[in-house]
Amino acid sequence: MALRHAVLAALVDGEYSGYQLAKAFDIGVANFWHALPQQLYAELAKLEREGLIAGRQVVQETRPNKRLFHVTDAGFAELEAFATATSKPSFIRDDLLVKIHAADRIDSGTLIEQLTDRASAAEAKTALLDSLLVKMRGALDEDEFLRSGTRIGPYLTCLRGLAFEREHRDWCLRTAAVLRERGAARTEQRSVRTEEGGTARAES
Amino acid sequence: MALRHAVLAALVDGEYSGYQLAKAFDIGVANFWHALPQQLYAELAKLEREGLIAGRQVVQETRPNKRLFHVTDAGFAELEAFATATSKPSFIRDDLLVKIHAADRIDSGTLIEQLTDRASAAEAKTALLDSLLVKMRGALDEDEFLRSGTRIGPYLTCLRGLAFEREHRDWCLRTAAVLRERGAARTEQRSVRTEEGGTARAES
DNA sequence: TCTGACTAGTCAATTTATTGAGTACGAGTG
DNA sequence: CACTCGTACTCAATAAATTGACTAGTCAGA
Repeated sequence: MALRHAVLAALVDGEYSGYQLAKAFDIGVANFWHALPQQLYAELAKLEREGLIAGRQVVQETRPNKRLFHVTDAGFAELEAFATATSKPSFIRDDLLVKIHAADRIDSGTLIEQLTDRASAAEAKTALLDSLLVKMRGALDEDEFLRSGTRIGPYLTCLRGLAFEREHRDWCLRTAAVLRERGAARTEQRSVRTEEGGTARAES
Repeated sequence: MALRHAVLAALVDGEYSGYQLAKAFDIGVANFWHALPQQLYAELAKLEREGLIAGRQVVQETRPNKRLFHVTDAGFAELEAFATATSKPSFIRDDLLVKIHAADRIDSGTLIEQLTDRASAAEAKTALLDSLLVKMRGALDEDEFLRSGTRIGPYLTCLRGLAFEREHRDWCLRTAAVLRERGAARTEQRSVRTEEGGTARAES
């Protein structure tokens, strides 16, 4: 039972429908959890059955109706209990890192391309998170907001996400540069050897 | 099929038994993937059935025998194919971040304690990764190693892990400080009110 | 000599996550 | 007037991860 608490924590901010939650899990909540819409709808249904959240129907004219959910007292109690329990360590999972681990056996071109793509994705995400932070703190500057603002929870997790994205971008760029340089070095070496003529042979 | 490639990538380094792999998934490989021993044994069996890895029995006197696995040509081909396919975006999952997101509704004491614990765990991990990096690059300095070393894959992913742990530690410490300060501010305010017309005055 | 930790695994049950497809309606674009 | 996009969900099948228990021998320390 893990997604359960991420959903509860997300709903602390206010009321959300399943659809809106799914969006939040793509942006803000993505800083610490990831889930697909199907999972969220299923979890919301479960949480409601157990009385940890409650929903209300909102009738809309121009769009499909929706159900907005909020955390009940039982839900807050559950969150408190969860907060007291020991956290299991965070973990990363990243296909690209898997590929880089095997970099010595994989074509550099592919890797460099993917690294630069990732770097720009991370860059875009930092911009998004930056604007999100500005919106959350309003007129106050960061220190002031953290001292006296209300609802600093989402702000703090966004700060974590921002740092993560920045680091990720930097690492991608540096790694791409390393691979590029090594590629260039090998090409140069090869051309030197072929120029030396005869049965030129590049090392593997 | 995801763990599959993480295992293949880990076995690129050399031969490992299931047991040794499990250890690697706790340290180096943990920088980009996480899995429990049971999962690894199951995945190794599957990979062997499919001919992507091959194992050989090693008889030991003083300990239980073990099976060491290595990647076959088919396995390397599979890795290449995987590297060419688009990576799904990385994601984080962290209970502690979930708790912090709901910080406004949760007792600060608990959170501060967990944040400081995490910070020291992260600190320990940075030390571990640092020594791992030194071991990998041997006599060379980092830039030199990345230019001319062999097997830079694991090195590069460790660099990512190191950056992650450092950031994590810094964020934990800062977040703990923020929560502590807010707690202090609230306590002060309360004591001013009870003392009635006291000396100090806490800001709004 | 008992205890607990380390090596090296296996088995089964359950919970979670992913993949893929489908419904329904309105608004805006070409 | 067809087409796609966005809102708001649902259902089912499969794959992957977690939990928990279990075997069995070695070695070091109390």
